[in-house]
Amino acid sequence: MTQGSVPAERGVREPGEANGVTRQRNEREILAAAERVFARHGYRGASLQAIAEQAGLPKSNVLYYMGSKRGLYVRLLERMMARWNALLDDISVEDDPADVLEAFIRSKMQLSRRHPEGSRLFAAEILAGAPFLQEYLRGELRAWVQARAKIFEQWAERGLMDPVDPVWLIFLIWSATQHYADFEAQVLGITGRDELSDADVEEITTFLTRVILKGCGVRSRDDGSTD
Amino acid sequence: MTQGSVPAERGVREPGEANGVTRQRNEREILAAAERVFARHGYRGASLQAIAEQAGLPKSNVLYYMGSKRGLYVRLLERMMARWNALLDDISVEDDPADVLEAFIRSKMQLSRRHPEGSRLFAAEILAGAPFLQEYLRGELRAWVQARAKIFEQWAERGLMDPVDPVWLIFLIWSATQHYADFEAQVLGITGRDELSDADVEEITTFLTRVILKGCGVRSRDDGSTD
DNA sequence: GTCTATACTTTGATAGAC
DNA sequence: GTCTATCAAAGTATAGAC
Repeated sequence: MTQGSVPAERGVREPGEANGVTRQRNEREILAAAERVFARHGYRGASLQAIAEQAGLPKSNVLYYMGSKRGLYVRLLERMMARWNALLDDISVEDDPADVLEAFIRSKMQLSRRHPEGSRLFAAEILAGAPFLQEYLRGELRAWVQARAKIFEQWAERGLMDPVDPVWLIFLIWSATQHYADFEAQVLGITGRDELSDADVEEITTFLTRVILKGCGVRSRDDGSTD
Repeated sequence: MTQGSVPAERGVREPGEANGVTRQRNEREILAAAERVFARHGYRGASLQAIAEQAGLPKSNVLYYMGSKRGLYVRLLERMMARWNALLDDISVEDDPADVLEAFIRSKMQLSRRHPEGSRLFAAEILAGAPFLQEYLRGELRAWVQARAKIFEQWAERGLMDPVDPVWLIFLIWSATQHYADFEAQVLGITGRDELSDADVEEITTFLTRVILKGCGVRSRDDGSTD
């Protein structure tokens, strides 16, 4: 009221009024709500109405903050790919196969555990034929898989594991770990649980690590050193 | 024209005109088109418009034949569950674990191979929180899993396989096999293929069988008898 | 900066012409 | 039996009040 006649330009924060903090909070709410809705119903099945309701905002606020439905969706996909890339650290032939594969399974499992909505969002995108992710799959991700595959093959040549097809092995690990996020409704229905506890997830991780490592002829450190 | 004045009632076939055969063909076309569209975009994301276009029929014909979008979707889900149930034959403790697990992996793989759209339809339903399949999951399917789990445990007690959690094992097999239908777009993008050949599928089946059986300490007949 | 009102398109579904 | 015309509701997006 006593600020004079200086017009508020965009970005200018007025004292006592909602400044950047409101925007940040609203954006966070919208992104979280949108991730849930897109994960459940896919790109086409999701409505801005449903997203706005879940975020506790009027419908047009979603568009005000995010520009368009398409832009919002792309932003969420990119956020998930960034999380994914964060754990795609490089490995070398000199590393221990048991260590690497266990870390691989564990980190992938934790990603699905921490971001189940993002995991399902990704799954829905792939189910739809990956219209927004074609490039990423055929480029970046393909190169990453080929690099790892090469190392698995070299391990096999050195007799550190069986000569299994490394690409099928990567797909096996991906599918087995994603399953608990993407098919959560099925897992809970069949096991009769309300949710998977941390202990459940730990148990599953151990199970998968043991079966897959043993199945590929990799002697895990635990088994090897405590015998 | 010379048939007299008898009005054509429903079900009555007039000579030379489209009789049941047209209906059958149209229904088949609609079901196939709908399976594709629902698989890609989920229940909400699918539009009757898109289904009609893929079936080569006007939009209202879809409703004429199928009654409602909901009814069409449920019918497709039930058809897929019927295919699924068809290969859920009973097993006994007396059976050979290697035989049973291999047949399990192989038949599940073939189901995904023969009905990829149905497999993705199912996946989309689960992603959406299984609104139409809750009952089936918590009832029929849960009972089936528990029965198999019991047998796996008895095999473990008899020393025929490692004492792994049988439910996690079933989920592992499901996820690993479903992956090639549900995540087809990812698999093709990463491998740089246009499609998976029969030979590819056979190779993957062999890979999964070897790794999972070995991983669970089941000695496969091949390995056992030819050593 | 935020929300209400509204423009315009597409949706599932129905009525009625042929 | 099949298709065109149409409905009310819901979709994305924008304009403008506050």
